[in-house]
Amino acid sequence: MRNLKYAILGLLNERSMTGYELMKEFESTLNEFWSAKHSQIYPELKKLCDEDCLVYDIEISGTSLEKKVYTITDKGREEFMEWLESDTVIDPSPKEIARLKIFFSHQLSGDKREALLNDLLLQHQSRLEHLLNNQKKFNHVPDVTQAEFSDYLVLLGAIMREETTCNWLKECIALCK
Amino acid sequence: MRNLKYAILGLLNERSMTGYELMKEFESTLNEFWSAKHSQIYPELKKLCDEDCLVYDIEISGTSLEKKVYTITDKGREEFMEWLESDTVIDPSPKEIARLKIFFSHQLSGDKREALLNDLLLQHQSRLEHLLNNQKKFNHVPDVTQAEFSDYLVLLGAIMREETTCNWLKECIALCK
DNA sequence: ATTTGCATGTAATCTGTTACATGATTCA
DNA sequence: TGAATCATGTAACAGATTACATGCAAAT
Repeated sequence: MRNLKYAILGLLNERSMTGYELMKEFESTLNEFWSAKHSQIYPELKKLCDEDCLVYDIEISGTSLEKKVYTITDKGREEFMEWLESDTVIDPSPKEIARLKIFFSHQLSGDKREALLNDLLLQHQSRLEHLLNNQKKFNHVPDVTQAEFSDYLVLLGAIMREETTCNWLKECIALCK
Repeated sequence: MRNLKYAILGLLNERSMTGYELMKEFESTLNEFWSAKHSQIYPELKKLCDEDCLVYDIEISGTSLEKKVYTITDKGREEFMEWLESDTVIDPSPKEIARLKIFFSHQLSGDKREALLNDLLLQHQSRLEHLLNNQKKFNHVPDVTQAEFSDYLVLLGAIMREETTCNWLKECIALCK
């Protein structure tokens, strides 16, 4: 499926970046729906250059530190747009260890089941708070044509997802009583 | 992490089954939070036998078709309970191609962006209907001590998740107008 | 001076999917 | 008798993580 390829092309279609900067994007902005470690990014960048989807310039930081700044090519842009416009089949439900444990939770004592649910709830509440903090950075809904508008949409989706997970866990705790 | 190991042990801790039956469980009941193909299940069963977590009896169907019915051992049960009772760190947000596309959707024309969102909404609505159908099989909330109660909890979680995804996509469509 | 962050890469391993491969049973 | 389902396995490949490995730059 080469999804990492398209994630990288999409990011570089907005601005040229180094592998390190791409990594930071995956750690921050894209974190709620995609991720990639540097050990996966660097080989993929190499491959994309071989495929003529990217080119790079070397910049020097300080006296000798080399940075490779990657830029998307016409071919890369074409392939990216083709992917973006192609039909999308929604992903199968993701694997979640937490739900797997809840599925087996009748094999736990009542106390331990409750402890599991409470612990999961705390973790999701903390994640939700973090997302709500990010949302504060948007003072208003960005204009529909801006890249920030898309950022806003996916952040909203992440917030709604976490809220629902919290509500579900609360409902589970209530039903167990 | 060996999560497939524990998913299999958990299922076999409820009743002895063949690899084929386990596969069917992953396709049906567990489908909303875990999955595994037969090509992954059979080697894992072999490994779990080597580790003395499982044993199997051969049953004959008809005149010659051999079925291996796997049963959990004390060691398997111990390791499963240890896993079930251990601390659970919630999974990082799952990768979703659909959200990745929405993140880049400002690079599409207004029409194509709307088409993307509408298409995704239809697919999630269809998945939601399917889940609501499954819920109908529960005439009432099962007793808290029964295995069916845990089934009910995870089904409820899946329903709430799909409902929220649908609501989010509707909100995205509304904001684009 | 030392630590943290910037910056790039490879190797080994694990997890999971698709394809290859075979054969029996059941139902229409 | 043919198709769908039951039943079990392996091989090749793709995707992703952890660990290995190196070195510069900036801040304390």
